[in-house]
Amino acid sequence: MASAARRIGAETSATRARIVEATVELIRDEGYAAASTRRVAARAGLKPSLVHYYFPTTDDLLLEVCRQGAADSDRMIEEALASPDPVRALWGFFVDTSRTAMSLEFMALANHRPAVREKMAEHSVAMRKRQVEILERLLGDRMKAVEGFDPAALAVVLAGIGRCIVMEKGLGVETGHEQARALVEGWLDRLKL
Amino acid sequence: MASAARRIGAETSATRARIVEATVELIRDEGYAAASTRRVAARAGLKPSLVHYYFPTTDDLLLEVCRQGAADSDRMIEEALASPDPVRALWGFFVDTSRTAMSLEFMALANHRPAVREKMAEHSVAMRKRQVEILERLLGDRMKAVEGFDPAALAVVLAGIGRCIVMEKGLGVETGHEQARALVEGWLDRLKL
Amino acid sequence: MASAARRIGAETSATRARIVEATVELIRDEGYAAASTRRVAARAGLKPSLVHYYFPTTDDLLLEVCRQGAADSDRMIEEALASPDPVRALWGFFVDTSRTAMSLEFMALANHRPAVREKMAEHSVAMRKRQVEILERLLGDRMKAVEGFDPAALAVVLAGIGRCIVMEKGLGVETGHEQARALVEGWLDRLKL
Amino acid sequence: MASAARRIGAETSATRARIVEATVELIRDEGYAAASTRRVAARAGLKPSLVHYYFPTTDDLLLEVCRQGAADSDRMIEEALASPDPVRALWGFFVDTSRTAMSLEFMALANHRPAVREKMAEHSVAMRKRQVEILERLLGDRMKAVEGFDPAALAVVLAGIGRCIVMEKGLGVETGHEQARALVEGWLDRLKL
DNA sequence: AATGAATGAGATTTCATTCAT
DNA sequence: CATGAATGAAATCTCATTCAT
Repeated sequence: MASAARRIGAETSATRARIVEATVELIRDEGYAAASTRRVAARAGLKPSLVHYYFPTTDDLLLEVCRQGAADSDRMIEEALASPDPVRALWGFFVDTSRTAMSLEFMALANHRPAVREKMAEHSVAMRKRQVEILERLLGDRMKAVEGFDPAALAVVLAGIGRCIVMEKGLGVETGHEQARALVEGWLDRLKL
Repeated sequence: MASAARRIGAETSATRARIVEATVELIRDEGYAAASTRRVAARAGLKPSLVHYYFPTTDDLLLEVCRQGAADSDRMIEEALASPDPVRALWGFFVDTSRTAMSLEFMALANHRPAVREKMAEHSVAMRKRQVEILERLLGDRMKAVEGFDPAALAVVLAGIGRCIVMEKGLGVETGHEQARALVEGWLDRLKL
Repeated sequence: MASAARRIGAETSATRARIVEATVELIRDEGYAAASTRRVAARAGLKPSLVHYYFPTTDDLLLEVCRQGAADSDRMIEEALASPDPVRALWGFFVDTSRTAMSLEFMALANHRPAVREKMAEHSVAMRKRQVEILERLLGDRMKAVEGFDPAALAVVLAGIGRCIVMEKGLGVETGHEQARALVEGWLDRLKL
Repeated sequence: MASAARRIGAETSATRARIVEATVELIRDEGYAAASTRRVAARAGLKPSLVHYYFPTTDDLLLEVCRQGAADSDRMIEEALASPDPVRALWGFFVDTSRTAMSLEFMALANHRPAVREKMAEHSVAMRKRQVEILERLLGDRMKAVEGFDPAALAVVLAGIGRCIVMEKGLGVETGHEQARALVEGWLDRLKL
């Protein structure tokens, strides 16, 4: 709404896309701290000033990456929720290493960038709400009956355990992961009937 | 005879302690990226060079903070596991905001600092093992009977859900937290009998 | 298409040239250790950051100076070898104080900078080869006949004695120089016939 | 004469010797620029302050190393000049890699340290004089007769060619060395008869 | 005889950003 | 649409030296 006037580089531009892509790669490979104007430019094979031409401030760039990441997540979640076994697909989404690692980077980044924090918070809430809404429709009262779960709790539980597994794996730690996965799979089995 | 020239600042030193303390505060308040020589020195009311006198490299400083944080965690976990209701106390440990937020900062930091990563990985494994060991002794077969849980899974589940709640709270997101907490409390109740 | 982002400062730039020139002066006057970003900038009347704009690393700057010095040497040697009395001109080249002093600085520098070492080594070999080649063509068998010399030996001898004289002169030592010069002049006389 | 009051650490001290030795090693291995208080202390397994205790300033330390190096050279030269084939032994001295490399380091250092420069100059003159003196006595007029050489010129020639060979070898360059060595050996053969 | 503490200076490098063209 | 030039700030680290004990 407000930002239309600020963005100088055309919305649709191969160069612009290349910059965003380079930023994503850098964050994925070396962490968000590596996403500096210079490094991004180098990775994209462009001059640093060109990055600033498209994204006047670093916040602008990071927000754009964040926005695209959020859109990707949304798309993946919709796909998951529309699949034959939505709950299991959701679980798959949360233990997807590359995507979740990226999302963790952005959570760390949110600590230092108010703009990113705001975007992340807003998106997290929306995502969670959407999940709860669908889970509610899909599973109804069956949940309580089976496990004492309810849709909201299930959403948090899957996200929490999934992220924990991914985060620790990134650290090289896997103790207890197998058992935790088995436990979750058990729940999913029972929820499916 | 003398091991000489290894660590320059004495282990026991008010100044040294002040530096570590200032670093912890900075990381807690502004994220690990704020832990620069200058900022730490300013916060501790010291000259930047003095920080380097005690901690020749930034890695040295961060590792020391990491080490102390790990020691604190160990102490808290032992306390929890020795309490009248160990499982609930463990859960309390995982949803303790300030401590877990700090631990998440270090996990993010681990991405950029191999030395920190190694320490974190090592400590995570040890911590998890210790928890599983105690949970096993405390709960025995009761677990399987009640919930299909087993000690290792329980340790991962509590850590994952706890961290998720703390992380999201830091972001200002609380959707579903109440329900998730209730769910966990329900498990803990049943495990206690 | 564009090779992009490699060298940031344009090849042709008054500022760039000024930086290189200032560096050469500093090294000539105070030794290579004086060639720090700050000093160079001060000498060139520029801000330190600008030096890093044109030469991202100190190696880049020193290599450029080294490269220009090598090019100068090449030019001078070609001139010498094309002169009416090439061998004597070559000898003149080796006892040219300012140039040889500079070259000695770079040899010292080569000890600490692999990049410089490589460049120096490469250039030394090429220079020596070129000299030998020309001396061979110019003097042919006359050498052996006269002195037991051969082109390669002559090149080393002239370089060695020349550098020794320049180096010691820089130290304020001149003992034996006159006699050594006379000896070399004698050789050159006999080689000329 | 003057310096007695300045030196605080005892002249005869294992620690003092260890410091000097560590400095020599550092210069030999990494160049004179590596000979900082800290590095020396680390190499010697001592605390930095102890280095300053024995050598109040860096100049004091470097001068001491320079002095010992000069004394070593003197001893070696005397040995050479007293040997059955003094001229050839002298030549051996000049192409001795480790010693000459060290001496070249000190010549580079002399550019930055007036105190070292003075000492080096003084010692160079004395050394050259001594060589000339002995060569004169040993070879007398035979020199002129044979090669047009004279003792002073011979001293410079051997030093220059020897140092050139060592310096270039340090750079990885050896083009023409063999021929130059053969040439010198030829001279030495003829001087011996 | 030795050492811990402290400090000011400076080296190297990276960064985000601005501006003029 | 794009870029070269420039800059101030800051991060990390090393150094020589002083001082009090």
